[in-house]
Amino acid sequence: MKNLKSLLEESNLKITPQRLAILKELDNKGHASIEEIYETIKEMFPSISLATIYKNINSLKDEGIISEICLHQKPKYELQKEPHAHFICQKCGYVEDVPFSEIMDKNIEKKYPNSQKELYIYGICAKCKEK
Amino acid sequence: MKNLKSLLEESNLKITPQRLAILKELDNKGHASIEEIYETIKEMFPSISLATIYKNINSLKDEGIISEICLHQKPKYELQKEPHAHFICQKCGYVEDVPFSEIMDKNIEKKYPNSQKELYIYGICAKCKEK
DNA sequence: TTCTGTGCAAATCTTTTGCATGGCA
DNA sequence: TGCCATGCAAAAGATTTGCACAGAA
Repeated sequence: MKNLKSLLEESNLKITPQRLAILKELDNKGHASIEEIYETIKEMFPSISLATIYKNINSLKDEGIISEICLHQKPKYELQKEPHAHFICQKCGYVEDVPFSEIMDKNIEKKYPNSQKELYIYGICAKCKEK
Repeated sequence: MKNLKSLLEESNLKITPQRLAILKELDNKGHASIEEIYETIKEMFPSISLATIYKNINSLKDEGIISEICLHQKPKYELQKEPHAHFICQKCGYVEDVPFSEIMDKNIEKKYPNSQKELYIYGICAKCKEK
């Protein structure tokens, strides 16, 4: 498992159990919403507050430790990784990372140098197609 | 100018001054948020309600007359057009449509057939670069 | 010990809903 | 005339803020 603690050590944020729990949740699930993070962490930290989740998500975002994506207008969060696209299943909601190299035209970097790209692909995943 | 009225005539929605005003605003600006639409239309219809904007935006979206995009987590709306990408200037907020044909890898359709794509490119526009 | 983080409650948006009235077809 | 649309106010949701206390360094 990735060393989540070191992500905080290298930042301006202190290491707290709540922050580690958020990072662990994102590492496990890959992508999660505020509400999903809250519900999961509440099982281990029954006293945790929604406000704490919000504050930490914002701090972690500001430090560049996590990043925010927008799936059908709903914000979700993931650990910061190489730039990549997202495939979203319209039936089950499954989200998959897709490397930009596999799908992005090579010319786009010439046309829009130093730009930050977000690509969402909405379709039906393999599992749902079987059914 | 495009015949905005006919968009409503061909739908299940009745023609009202408020709806025409919303479509006209989107046709003028290209892209606008609920708040922007509200502020502009209020100048002509001081009695218009925010709730009316919300309700109509939802109806127009359901009818496929307009579509919703997500710019830095803020929802904006545009008249329904050919699928295209969006370039967003990070300095001035300017939004430009970019045809998919210019930038999307041709293989993406093979890999994800019948999928709906959303591509956002965040950068600095020509005008802001000059400064 | 100092200063940041947490948790609670309240405040602030944002969006939706219910209902009486108004207006399009 | 019969519905659908509008506008208002209230409700519901989502996110932020203030403050006192707790906990990391």
